[in-house]
Amino acid sequence: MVYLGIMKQIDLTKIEGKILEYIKEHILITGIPPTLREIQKKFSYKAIGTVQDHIASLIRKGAVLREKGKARSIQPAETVTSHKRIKRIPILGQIAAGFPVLSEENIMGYVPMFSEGAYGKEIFALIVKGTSMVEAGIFDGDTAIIEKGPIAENGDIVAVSINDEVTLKEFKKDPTGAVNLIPRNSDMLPMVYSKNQNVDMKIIGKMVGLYRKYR
Amino acid sequence: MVYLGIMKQIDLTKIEGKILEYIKEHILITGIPPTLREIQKKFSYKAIGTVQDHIASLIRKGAVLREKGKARSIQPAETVTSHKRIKRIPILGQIAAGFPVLSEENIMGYVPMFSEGAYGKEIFALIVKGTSMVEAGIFDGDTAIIEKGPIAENGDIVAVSINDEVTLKEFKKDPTGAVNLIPRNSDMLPMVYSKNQNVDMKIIGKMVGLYRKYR
DNA sequence: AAATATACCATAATTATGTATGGTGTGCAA
DNA sequence: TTGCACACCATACATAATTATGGTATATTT
Repeated sequence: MVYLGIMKQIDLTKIEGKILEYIKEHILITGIPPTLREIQKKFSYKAIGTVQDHIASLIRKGAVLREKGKARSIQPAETVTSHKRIKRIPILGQIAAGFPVLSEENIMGYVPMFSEGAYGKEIFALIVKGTSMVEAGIFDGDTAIIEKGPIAENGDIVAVSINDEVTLKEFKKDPTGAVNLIPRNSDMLPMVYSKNQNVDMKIIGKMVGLYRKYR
Repeated sequence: MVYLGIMKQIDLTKIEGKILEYIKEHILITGIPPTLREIQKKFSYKAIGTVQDHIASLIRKGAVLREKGKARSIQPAETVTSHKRIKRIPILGQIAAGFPVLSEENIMGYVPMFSEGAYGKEIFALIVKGTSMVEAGIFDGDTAIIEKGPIAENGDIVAVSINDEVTLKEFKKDPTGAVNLIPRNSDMLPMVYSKNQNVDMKIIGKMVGLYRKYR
């Protein structure tokens, strides 16, 4: 049988589970963990000692971690150990639409993404326009997440700017050193740029993620 | 010309920029924002007033937000949720792989997503296995985000369980009332379920998002 | 019947953190 | 040369938050 009701962690009591949920929710919504008194208020406890007890128990059971004496240091164990944080990736424009300026002033929105160790790398997102990559499962309206940088390997999907137009293509360097930019659509032809050709072609970055929304 | 240097908040001074970087780094590593005194220590300031000044300036310039009186409430403006809340969607298993039990114990990870008003709806994610939806741009290894619920409209992509196997298909009800589950792969045949057929078929939910990671 | 876990209350002390006020010096533009 | 932005210092105080200690009551296990 298929169970889909989200099950509680086995070894926590009902109340401990609820407190853990609240801690997660608080971090999600406010960005910072709650204090003991905030938890106390949420559950209408008259004494703070009650919360102290529950937190102590959650720590004993390994469900949360805390640094002694530090304000707002209560955190769910999973989210701390995995070191995963959510980052908002700015959507800077539309790709393959001849967007001339991509800058902070043109931010159209944000995509949430885990920032896994990639701290410092510049990541942004672009809305895909057109059908040049349909056979790679990249559709019109999808959001492409791009890691900025001029380096690409064969097979990477890259965002390239050619004569002030930005497009998404598969990157391939052939034995002669020429760069092939391949659309993943049988109706379209690859573009080839040999080394000493005088075109303003530049790799903006490579695609590291895709996000699509239905309805 | 195409400018892609994600422009720094133009109006920050060098020191303010460094402090903002430290705040981000601290959040990334410890999970919580730093206190004024932690910033003071990091930059070896002899007076806390110095930090107060810089933070006040960062707030004035809109680079960080802070709640008055709250400990550790300094946060980079971009990562703070003003109206859109980021939710972590649990990945409960793999779809089209005959996964028998989907429960909290089987969580494989999380996908971050904006929960736009849909707070309270049960949303989860499944890793796509197989090629039955390639022509809809859903590939093997992609993460499908599913909103739980038994209702679907024609054209929706749904997660259905049939005899304890969960698969992803396009939903279509034909004039006779029979349910068509259509794989988006020309090599595969649609499944048709007429009203009074004795099969354990159940719609688990409909697909609301897709997430793909490259490399 | 005694020990243990759960779930709460009350109060005081301590330390962590934020707030307020008033300074110094330097460089740059009006 | 006056004013203003910038970068810093010193100190006192207020309040936010954690820590400590010692209770009550109930149900469950040994």
